[in-house]
Amino acid sequence: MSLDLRLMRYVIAVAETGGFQAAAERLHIAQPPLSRQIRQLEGELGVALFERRPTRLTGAGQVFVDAARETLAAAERTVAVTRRAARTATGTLRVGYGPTTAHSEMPLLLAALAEAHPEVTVEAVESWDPGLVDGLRTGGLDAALGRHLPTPRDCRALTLRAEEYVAVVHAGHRYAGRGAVALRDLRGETFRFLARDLAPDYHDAVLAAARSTGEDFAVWHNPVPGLRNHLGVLTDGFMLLPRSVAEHLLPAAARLTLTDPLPPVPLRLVHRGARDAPALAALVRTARALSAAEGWTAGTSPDAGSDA
Amino acid sequence: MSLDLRLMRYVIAVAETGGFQAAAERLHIAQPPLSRQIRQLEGELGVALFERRPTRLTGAGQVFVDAARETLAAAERTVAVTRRAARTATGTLRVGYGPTTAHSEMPLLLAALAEAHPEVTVEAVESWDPGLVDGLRTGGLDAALGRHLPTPRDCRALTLRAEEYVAVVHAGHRYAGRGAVALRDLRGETFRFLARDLAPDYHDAVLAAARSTGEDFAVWHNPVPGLRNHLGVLTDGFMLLPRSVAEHLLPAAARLTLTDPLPPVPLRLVHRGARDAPALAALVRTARALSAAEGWTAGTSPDAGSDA
DNA sequence: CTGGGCACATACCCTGAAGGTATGTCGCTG
DNA sequence: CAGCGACATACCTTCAGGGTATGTGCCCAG
Repeated sequence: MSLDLRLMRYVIAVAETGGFQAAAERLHIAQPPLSRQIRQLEGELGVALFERRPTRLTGAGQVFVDAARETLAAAERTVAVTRRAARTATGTLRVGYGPTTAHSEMPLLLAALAEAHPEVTVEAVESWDPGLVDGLRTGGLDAALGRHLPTPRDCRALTLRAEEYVAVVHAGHRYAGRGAVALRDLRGETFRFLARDLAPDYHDAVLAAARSTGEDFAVWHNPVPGLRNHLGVLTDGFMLLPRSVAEHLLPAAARLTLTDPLPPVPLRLVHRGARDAPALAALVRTARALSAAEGWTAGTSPDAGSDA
Repeated sequence: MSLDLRLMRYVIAVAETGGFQAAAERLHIAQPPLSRQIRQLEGELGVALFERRPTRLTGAGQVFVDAARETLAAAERTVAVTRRAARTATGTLRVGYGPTTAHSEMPLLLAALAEAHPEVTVEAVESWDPGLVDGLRTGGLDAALGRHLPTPRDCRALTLRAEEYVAVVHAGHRYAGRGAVALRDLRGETFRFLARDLAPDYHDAVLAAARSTGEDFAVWHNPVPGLRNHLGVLTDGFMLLPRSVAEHLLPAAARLTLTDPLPPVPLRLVHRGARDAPALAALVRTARALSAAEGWTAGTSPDAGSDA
């Protein structure tokens, strides 16, 4: 049996693009070899994966595609965990971080780690939340820093900070002079938000918090990626941001303290088990110390799944 | 990245055989290409998987091997579930069965199915329990018939029969004339049993049943595979077998009813969910009817995980 | 109904990666 | 320290996978 990862990618490409021609382009090969490979595979399996003219997945083809996706994921995991195993043996860490921490908490954490453990080398990787979660799951990352970052299976989490939301409006907004508002005052205004898929858990948590006051909002999701691009769009309407993010990244805008009692935004360090990984253990210890030194949390309860 | 299933198999072979030479033989290739391939892979990964002279897995190599095994399993699953999907669309079933059912229950079941549902085609596969379980898990089998057969995830089970054990001894044995014994009467005699890995659940269940009487036995595990080979070895000592198995397969030996109250041996039909698979549903219905008609069970409770 | 274009199939060629053979070198052992 | 076993190196060979040219069936416009 010569079933191969390459063939799986081919079938998936055809299924996703809906045609052999388009798939061949995506795969950077010509169409005839692609057709031939898939025909050959169908022959070996004794199963038709596609109907042709027009191109459509058969039932068995759908089953194949699902299973093949899992196989490819397992293959990626294989290289990721192997690289990670090699890294941790040499005291190198890969740490991911969300864009909102890039100019504040993440550099502080790296500086504190360099001071306390100069022997640890860190490779820092910026990514939106799904990328961070994926890295943690597959082993591409040893740890990740993010707000409302979920904790994948086999990982542990440590809350470094818990802060309040502020409403942020343009300096020319009618409320800009006020120091505080209630969410109900913002009724009817456009709630400007990141695209959900950049940070689904954060998105849902903020929206749930806002709606817990009983108000509902017309949410405008920014179709343009990039955090700075998003923050630059605040000419009308409002945003809800953790206070430190607003201070760091939107200093010119007006910050309005919320009178509504919203649950705070957790900043979490999510990391893989630190067994046999002294570098990772050092990072976690440093993060905990930093959190206490900065007074970010009331020195209280780490979350479920934390390392006690 | 050109990481490939073939390379994973290579690494696993070297890890398992403990050397490049031996691995090359097992893979039916020469040693130099194997060494080169693995060297190349290590280069692409940037990680040493083996120490050479002598050959030993590194830590990262061990991690790679584990992940690669999962990947290969996923790949096998891919072809198995695809084939199964194609089959079930055409009304063909693959049914596995254990050697002890080959001359009794399995043919009865197939005959009953052919009578009730001539449109269903069945491909029957004989295998020991781990093979049956694997087939069910990966999709290679739609159903399997066996004694003390465990129920893999996503499968359902139906108990067709529950029968008592008998002690079986050679016709010349000092107890051969007796109709019944207690297990304690057999103390000191060799308990002859199949190798555990042919049917781990069955093995453990029988042993647990025997030991539940308080007696312990010196268990002799047959190193030779094959059920007939095993049964032929009964010149001294004793075996514990389900009564029907003893009657069918060791008619010349003496069967001794046990006076100890042992839990009965279940004969189960384990099968995948029958959603969208009328042929499989037909098999299950036929099996249930057969079980009732033969009076194998008291018409009572199917097990947990059964289809009600 | 018909002609044209799009998309997949067929035919044939070509390149490179994987495998083979011959031989070198390291390291263990007696 | 000599000999052998096991992995590395060098070089050759083969064929699977990819490319180009072209055929063919299906759909749609007019």
